[in-house]
Amino acid sequence: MPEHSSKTTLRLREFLPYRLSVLSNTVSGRIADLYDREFGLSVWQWRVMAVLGENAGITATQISQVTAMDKVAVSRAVSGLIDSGHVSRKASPADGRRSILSLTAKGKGIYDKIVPIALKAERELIATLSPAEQEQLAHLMEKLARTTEPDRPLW
Amino acid sequence: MPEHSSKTTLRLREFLPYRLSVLSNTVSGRIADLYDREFGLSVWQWRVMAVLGENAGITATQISQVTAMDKVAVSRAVSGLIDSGHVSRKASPADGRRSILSLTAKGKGIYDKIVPIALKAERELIATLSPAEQEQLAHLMEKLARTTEPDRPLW
DNA sequence: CGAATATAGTTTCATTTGTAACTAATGATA
DNA sequence: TATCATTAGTTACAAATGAAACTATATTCG
Repeated sequence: MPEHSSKTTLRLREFLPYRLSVLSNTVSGRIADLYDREFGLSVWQWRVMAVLGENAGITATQISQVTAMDKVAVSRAVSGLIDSGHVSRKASPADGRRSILSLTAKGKGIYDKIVPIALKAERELIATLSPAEQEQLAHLMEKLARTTEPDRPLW
Repeated sequence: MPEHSSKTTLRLREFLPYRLSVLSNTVSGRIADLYDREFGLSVWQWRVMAVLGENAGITATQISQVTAMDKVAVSRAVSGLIDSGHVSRKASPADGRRSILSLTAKGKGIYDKIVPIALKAERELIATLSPAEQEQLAHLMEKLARTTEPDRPLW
């Protein structure tokens, strides 16, 4: 039985922030390769598309809130996506500062292709976990996420 | 009871790679602040110091393997740490290409100060998890890490 | 209404990061 | 031993990122 005592030495390999960072980087790296190689999309561009795929007609600021990207990153991703014809922008009739963003037909086509690929990658990542462990993982991630950003808008 | 069926739609907020990335970034961001504000260290410099604190007298390549940093990042971090007097370098007698790296007295002093701070931050991060959940987390992280990098040296 | 303030989004500039090329030393082999 | 190939680490250049300043529109409040 492990004693319930606090650690006093630090082993990098067991240090949660480090492990999270390494894991996240390898996972994101793989997925980024996937999007990039087949579709020429950056991770951020893909995130924007993912949000627009779920929610057509939202604004850059809303995307920023949902994706935890800062507004500069959203702006850059969107402008790239407009250049490549995946996203269209029209002015908001209600507020001239805002743009209403949507996937174009082309963008929707790619979205529909990527979604199953992304889901498959996710399934492969967690394939070695038992169903119970998969639920644990989801639960723990949610708890940790709540701990780290209690003020995040959930819309 | 949840059906055991594969998802066919993608919700970004439930997509593991995305969640991992956001969580890792917020956690790392906070810790980076900590190191930076009080000690002027970047995350990578701190990682190098952490490894040297555990293992004096190793080489840059070994650090690179242990920390999952690429060699350029290690090189940059080390050169910064040498400039700031936290790390010392001497040529390897066995192999002229290698450098033997160690913490200086100053570096060791800072290391000893940071370790408890880092451990405290880690404890706070997982404070909302029950002991059982904390063990689950460690277990799951390890399993996922093994899945993503089966060829990683563990020394 | 009109000045002051706030918000949406973009642009600019400095810093960081990644990739590739490079130098220096070692190891392998003909 | 002379050549070729590897390895350790650094440097140089290009691309990505973040912070701050900026433009344009909306909102607030006297």
